[in-house]
Amino acid sequence: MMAAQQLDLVFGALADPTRRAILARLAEGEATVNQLVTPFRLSQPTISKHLKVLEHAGLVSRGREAQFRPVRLEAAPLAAAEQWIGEYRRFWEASFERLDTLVQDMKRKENDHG
Amino acid sequence: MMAAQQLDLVFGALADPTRRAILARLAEGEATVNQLVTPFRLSQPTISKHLKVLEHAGLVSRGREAQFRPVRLEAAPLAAAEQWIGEYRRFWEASFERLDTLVQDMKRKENDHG
DNA sequence: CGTTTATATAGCTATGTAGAAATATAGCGA
DNA sequence: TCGCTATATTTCTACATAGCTATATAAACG
Repeated sequence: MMAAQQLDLVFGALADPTRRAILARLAEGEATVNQLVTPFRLSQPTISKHLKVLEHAGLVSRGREAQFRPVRLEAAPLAAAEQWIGEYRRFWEASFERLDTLVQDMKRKENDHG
Repeated sequence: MMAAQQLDLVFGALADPTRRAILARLAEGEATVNQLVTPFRLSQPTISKHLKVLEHAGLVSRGREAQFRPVRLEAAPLAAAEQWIGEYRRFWEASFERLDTLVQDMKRKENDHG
């Protein structure tokens, strides 16, 4: 099992929309810091700080090519996060079933009254 | 799709080990606030504050029975969080494949040298 | 009623974080 | 070497959060 502290870092990193957007961008491939800066109206240091948080959580890794430090997605920690959440699947599936039942009931009543 | 802000709240709530432990406890069934306090060496107000965070994220709901405010797990937001993470599954599966390949390579070399 | 029990709120401290601007570092290219 | 580009670091402000103690509310109980 992943250390609890690692989950703290991963979920903490995912709690920010800018960082989630950075990961989404990286899903399309490696990017330089400036490529990550442009779409957001945020300063370069701010993006660098977000990258440090992501790196600390193990969600990105950095290369080194001349004066560029390309950023790559590292998805492995997401597997652990998904696994943690997955332990609760039966609960939300149960509630969706209840929702289904409710919807069916409503439809049936509609027909009864139609 | 879930609003981005909702994901902020859910991932933010999951980023704390006390809150994850509270959810784990609630997976075994409804609990009162004091029942949630005892296993943690934290004060009751501290737990109440964590419960407020969880409630704000939609991960728990509160009942009202006499002077008790029983806490129930609400797993639905976890489905959205899992779905968000699930978009990246192909990336971690890819890296596990690479790991597999690596392990197989190592085993093969071991045999070559044994 | 007053007392006890369960929970919430207020107020505080310490720490963390998101953002900015300014500056430093590092590599490339003329 | 000089200057340009890419990125990191520093320093600041504003705000959020985890924890505490003390106190307030609210319902049950005697």
